[in-house]
Amino acid sequence: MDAERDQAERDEVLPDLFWSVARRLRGASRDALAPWDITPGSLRALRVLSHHGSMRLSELSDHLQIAPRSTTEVVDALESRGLVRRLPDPGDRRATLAELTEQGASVLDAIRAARGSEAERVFGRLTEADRANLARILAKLKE
Amino acid sequence: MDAERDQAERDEVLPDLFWSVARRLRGASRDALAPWDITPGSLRALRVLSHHGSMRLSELSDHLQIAPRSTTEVVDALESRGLVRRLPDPGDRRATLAELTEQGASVLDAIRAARGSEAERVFGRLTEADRANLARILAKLKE
DNA sequence: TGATATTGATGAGGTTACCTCACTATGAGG
DNA sequence: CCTCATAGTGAGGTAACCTCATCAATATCA
Repeated sequence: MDAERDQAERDEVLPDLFWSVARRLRGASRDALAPWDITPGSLRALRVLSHHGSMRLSELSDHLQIAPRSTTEVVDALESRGLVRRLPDPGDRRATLAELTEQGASVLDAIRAARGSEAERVFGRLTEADRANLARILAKLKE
Repeated sequence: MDAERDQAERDEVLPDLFWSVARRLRGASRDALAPWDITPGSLRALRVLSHHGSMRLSELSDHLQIAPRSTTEVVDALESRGLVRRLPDPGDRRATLAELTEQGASVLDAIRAARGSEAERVFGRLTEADRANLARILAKLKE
């Protein structure tokens, strides 16, 4: 019965722990990104574009798991900073492609190279084994 | 050298995974809490009050790790729903205590009892061992 | 024992990162 | 060609935070 109560308590505590770490992670990432004036969400978009190449905004929405309208805003922000450009989709005149600019690619590289960054600062305190473990468990949670 | 690249990649991917799970967790918790019309943040406040007893708003801020001004809003929301009441601090007339009402306590119990809830739905897919592991790792990250 | 600084809560107003809904232009299928 | 679906975006909204200014009450110490 104690084991049952312990499990119930851990279930209650897990989300708390998770959010606590999320808060810290958000802070770390904001700090790391500050010099480039880029938000975490925009960075995610840059990385998707870098990894998968140019794509329609709708496709980018799917990758970022946000509403299409919100993707418009993310791309607006990146375009105004010259990190991404919009191109007409040659195959469908309704659609717009988002493409990383040269500047976008080099800013992304710079961010990646900055090793005092997000992942380093927050996840760096874990052992290699724990990092692998965490990645595995999170992947399961993500389904 | 491949191991090095693998690690760099995992470091890049970990935050992504983390946010992906955070998004899912936020959704699950919103759904689970909807019947009670309570936000995740408010629930956290209820739990702090239940666990530690009545306290000043400033003290509650510390527990929730949000600005004092934001705590005022959380308590406003809970008070308007009759789940918390404000009392003058007998020892310091500047201060206000937040106290769980009977209704607040019973709503909290109801939420806790709802086993199709947040933790269950999201973390339930993990094995017991993985849950313990995750809790341990998150605790480390929290520092 | 005042004068001064500090503290607890809150009003006013801002920000961020999302959202939905309605609209336009374009494309696809009967 | 007529209808319906789809891609992007304008308009406007929301949740959960924030800072700064203010006011009352308390603490400090010359």
